[in-house]
Amino acid sequence: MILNKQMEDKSYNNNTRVRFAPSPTGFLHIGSARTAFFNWLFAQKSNGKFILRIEDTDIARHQENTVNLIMNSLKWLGINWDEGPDVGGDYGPYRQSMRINIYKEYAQKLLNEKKAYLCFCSPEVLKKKKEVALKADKFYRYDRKCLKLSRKDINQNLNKGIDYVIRFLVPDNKIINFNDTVYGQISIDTKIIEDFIIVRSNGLATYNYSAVIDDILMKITHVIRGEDHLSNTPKQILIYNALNTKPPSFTHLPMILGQDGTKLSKRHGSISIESYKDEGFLPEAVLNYLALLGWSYGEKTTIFSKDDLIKKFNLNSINKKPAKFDYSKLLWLNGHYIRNSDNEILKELIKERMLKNINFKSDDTLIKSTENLDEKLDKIIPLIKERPKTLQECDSLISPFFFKIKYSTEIINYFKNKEISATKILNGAINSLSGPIVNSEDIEKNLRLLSEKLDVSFRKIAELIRIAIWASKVSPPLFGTIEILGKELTLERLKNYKNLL
RNA sequence: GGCCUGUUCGUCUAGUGGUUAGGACAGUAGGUUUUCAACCUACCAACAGGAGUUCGAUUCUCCUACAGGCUACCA
Repeated sequence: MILNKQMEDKSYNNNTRVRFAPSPTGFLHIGSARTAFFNWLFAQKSNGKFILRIEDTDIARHQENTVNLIMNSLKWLGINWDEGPDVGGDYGPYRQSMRINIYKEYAQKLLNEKKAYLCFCSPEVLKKKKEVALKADKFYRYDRKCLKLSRKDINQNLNKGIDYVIRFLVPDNKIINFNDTVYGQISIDTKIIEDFIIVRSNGLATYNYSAVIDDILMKITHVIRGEDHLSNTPKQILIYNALNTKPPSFTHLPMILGQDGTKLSKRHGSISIESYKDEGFLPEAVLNYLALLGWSYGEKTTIFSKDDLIKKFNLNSINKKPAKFDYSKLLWLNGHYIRNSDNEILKELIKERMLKNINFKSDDTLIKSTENLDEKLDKIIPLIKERPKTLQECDSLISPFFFKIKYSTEIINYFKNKEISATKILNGAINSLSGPIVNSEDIEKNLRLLSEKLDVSFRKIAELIRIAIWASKVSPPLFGTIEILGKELTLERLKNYKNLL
């Protein structure tokens, strides 16, 4: 075991270069975030470089603003890159749309070496051939019609201006072997791989080709990506071979699925990192949860800080089984991280959300005093921090301190048919809270006295006061709440509620 | 259709040729408590199925089933 670890540590060296290569078709997907994170962790652990590359070869699908969206989400998670479109680096540019000529150059090289050829077959014709084959339950693969074209035919076609693509010539009768860190030894016979297109008729490279060119030129040593790319790997290895370069090490990560076992998508709930941020998740919790999907350490550890993960993370202990995304475990983890957050940090996060969501100047449901927001939050946060699972829940736990409360009909009628005399208790409470009160201990003492005096259980009294001052059956600890609310506001709410009865 | 990959409690996972198959989340019950949480205790709950190898298989092999991926001028 120890020996293993040492051997493995040897393979880490600071020449390690990994990359995260998202396609900017939308926000940062939770599954992509894990891929990015595992790459990042491996780079940190190896003292290597983490590269961000934008795979925007498909102009039709890519949207410019999503590049920033993705970068912002990565930054929010604390996943920083050593080289990338914004920070540059020695192997740029880091956007495929800016590397078109590079792909062309290498395609020409392959063409010259007869490792690739021009194909003039139209997509319509090919589609038809494919349909026919599939209908007959036959295996389909491109028939290499254009490989047989003579120089003369080719020139004629070119002169006529017929659209063409460049296809990679897949060698016959070869077995591609590679060793995946997670899935082990994989062998594929080239007879099932067709001569795939590497440059489209519009001159742009396709994924399986451009990714390899970039990985070669960017000196990527370890490719860590989703399991959906496992089947693409043999094709890519073919290109490494054709260019006489050594393929990197491959690690494919098991997929993240929705609760029903299908691909994680919008109907399963939030899938973008952005929405987790908005819902009030902490990046630490999200990363911790993501790390637990497909990877584990030892037998009993679940909570990992980022530093822990850098120390303990290990590609060899990634498992093969696809994982279903469990929102409730993430919630639990987030609650854990909120509870254990530093109060100052929590305050800043909460403040940021408050300031973003409300307009203090014009909101007329606001209670006058927000000028000493910091001071108030300093008191409120220790009172509530054990409760919320998200920052969003913090917002609502805190809001009655700052906003006017509204009694629902359920709350107004709550004591209607109960045997206690709400009015009497409220009067008593108003009375006993009107005296000199310093802190929550005094408040509790006075209310316990009231309980004795009226011969009503303390629980009942607390319930009634809670409902009166919070318009809810649930509140932060009552006495602390009253203390922070202040005598004036507390009495006002008690009276208001009494008048509604 | 072809090829690749996978299958341990509901979920994430640990683990082994002989274990009462361990932990965490969720769930249930109880305790604590001014409510809700938090916290503590207990409970619930799994080796997909079938052959084979073996004294013995959850563990090794094969088959089946199911699931996922690839099979695009998407990435």
